[in-house]
Parts: sequence; structure tokens; C-alpha cells
Amino acid sequence: MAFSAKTEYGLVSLLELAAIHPQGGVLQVAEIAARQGIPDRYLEQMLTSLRRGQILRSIRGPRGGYQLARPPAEIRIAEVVVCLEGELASRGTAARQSAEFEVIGGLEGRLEQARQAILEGTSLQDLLDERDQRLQSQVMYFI
Amino acid sequence: MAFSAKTEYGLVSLLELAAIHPQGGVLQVAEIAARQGIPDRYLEQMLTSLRRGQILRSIRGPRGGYQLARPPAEIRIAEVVVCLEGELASRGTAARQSAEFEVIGGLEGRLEQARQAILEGTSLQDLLDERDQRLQSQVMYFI
DNA sequence: GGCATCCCCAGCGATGTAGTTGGAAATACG
DNA sequence: CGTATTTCCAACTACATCGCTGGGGATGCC
Repeated sequence: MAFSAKTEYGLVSLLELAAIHPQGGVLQVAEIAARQGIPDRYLEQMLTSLRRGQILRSIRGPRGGYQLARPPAEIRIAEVVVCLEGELASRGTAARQSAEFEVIGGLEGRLEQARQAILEGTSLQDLLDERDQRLQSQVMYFI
Repeated sequence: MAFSAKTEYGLVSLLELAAIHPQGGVLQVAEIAARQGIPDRYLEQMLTSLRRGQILRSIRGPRGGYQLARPPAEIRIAEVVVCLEGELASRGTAARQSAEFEVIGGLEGRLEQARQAILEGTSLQDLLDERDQRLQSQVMYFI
């Protein structure tokens, strides 16, 4: 798959929070984990990363939980992925110095650029819309 | 990086072989490895994969080596990558059944589709042209 | 104070990646 | 024929990462 479990779990959680954002919605780790079938102690770590990345805000104590730090339209998926994938600073390997390696490096650059374009061009709101549409058509079939 | 070392090494080797293909060129593992600074016993495995994938042909015994099984224009990079990355059949994870996971899955699909489009749309000849152009401009600077 | 909830960080098993090694089979060449 | 050269096959190691679990600690509502 294109994403690690970390990233998938984080994005799914953000989607859940985005869905109730207009109501200023707050969800607890355990709630999200139960609904999505994710180990809660693991999910905790992703939400912590997202908080450190200023994407989530947390509320401690009883009746606490997490909520989006910004409206979904202002959260780019690229940002989320960087935050969850751990950056892996200078993931680029020490480029070997031959014309052949440079050409391959160029191809890799184009691949990552294409990926980045999609991730930058998609906001959490876009995914939320997609989700709502999906749920909508499920209801249609149901009737 | 977008590629594993395996894939990079394999592609670099293919580039070297493509460069001398019009002369029906043959190179030995040790030659390529030395020129590119790759451990030769490791590179051996990549070239074996490429042979099994019908991308290379091998000649055994003294004065043996490897050569392209087809002209570079007929070798798509997508094919090479599949061959080297080991396929990892059904790399796709067991998709969780929630609207949120489905939406994320959709995004992953678009990412992989974009990647695939580039890899399908690039032939070994394309990379070879890029290499030659790069070498050409190096000479320019040299003068 | 007590309980619910987030916070931090350490560790663990499975898997994958990069590379090494040992030897068997084919074949050109003298 | 014999030997050196080269590919072929398959196992093995070292290390990192991934997905996940666990133990406490901090905070804050009641």
C-alpha cells in the first residue's frame, strides 16, 4: 500500500474528527479506536504526533479528547503525511556520482513530485466530501 | 527514496547495457559493479531477477555476461520495477470496512495510479536519451 | 481524593532490506 | 581433457523499521 498503517490510522481519525468539526466535535482515542477497529494504545501515538504537528488539539482529563486545530479545508494531506511518516529527514540516499545514477535519481524525483502534487492538492475537506458522498450513495442503495 | 537499492542497481545496470545495445553489447556483473561502485555478488541477484523476467539474456562461461533481451524502446520501466521489487503479490492490505478507510484507500489508489502512469510511460530508451543528453552537456562545460 | 483521560517512552516480535558467502553448473580456451 | 572464468542457486547474517504492547506520570473534572 501507499501508506503505512500509522498514516492510514491517522487519516481515518482525522476524517472522523472532520465529520463533526462544525459542532466543534471532540472524540477520545478509545472511541475512534473502537469504531475503526484499531488498537487504541497504538492510535494514541499517531494522535500525539498530529498534536505536535499542530493539526490536532487535545483536551486532558475526564470528558477530554482530541479535536481539529483548524477547519478541514485548511489541512492539507501532505502536511498530515509528513507529520505521521516521521519526516525521515534527508530520506534521500547519498546519490552515487555517475550519469546513470543521476538519471535514475531524476526519475525518482519525478515520481515523488507527482505524489507530492496529489497530497498537496488534497485537503481533509476534500476527503470528507468524498466520504459523505459515499455514505449518501450507500443510503440510496438501501432504499 | 522512491526506489529500493535493488531497483536502483538494476536500473543503472540496464542503462549501461542499453548504452551499448546497438553493438549487441555484453557486460559482466563484475564490470558493471566496479564501474558503479556496487557490491558485485549483490548485483548478481538483481541481474538474475531481470533474466528471469525476460528483460536480460545471459551468457555463461568465460567471455560471458549479460545483454538486453529486447531493444531499450521496448522495455518499460514499470516492468523492470515489478521484476526487481519482487511483486509482493497483493501488497494491498486487507481493507478495513468503514467509509473512512475506503476513502483513504481511494486516495492511495490515485497515488499508485499516478506512479504507475509515470513508470508505464517511461521506457529504458527514454532514460538512455536523458543520460546521453546529460553526458553531452558535461562535455560542453568541459570545453 | 478518585477516576478518567491524555502524555511520554521503553521494549518486543515479526518482517524486510542490504549485503555476504559457499559452492554447483556451464563453457571458452589452451 | 583440464582449467579458469563466469553465471546460477540458495542459504545466511546484521540491522533497521513496523506494528503493537506496557508501565507509569501529568492533568483536570467531579
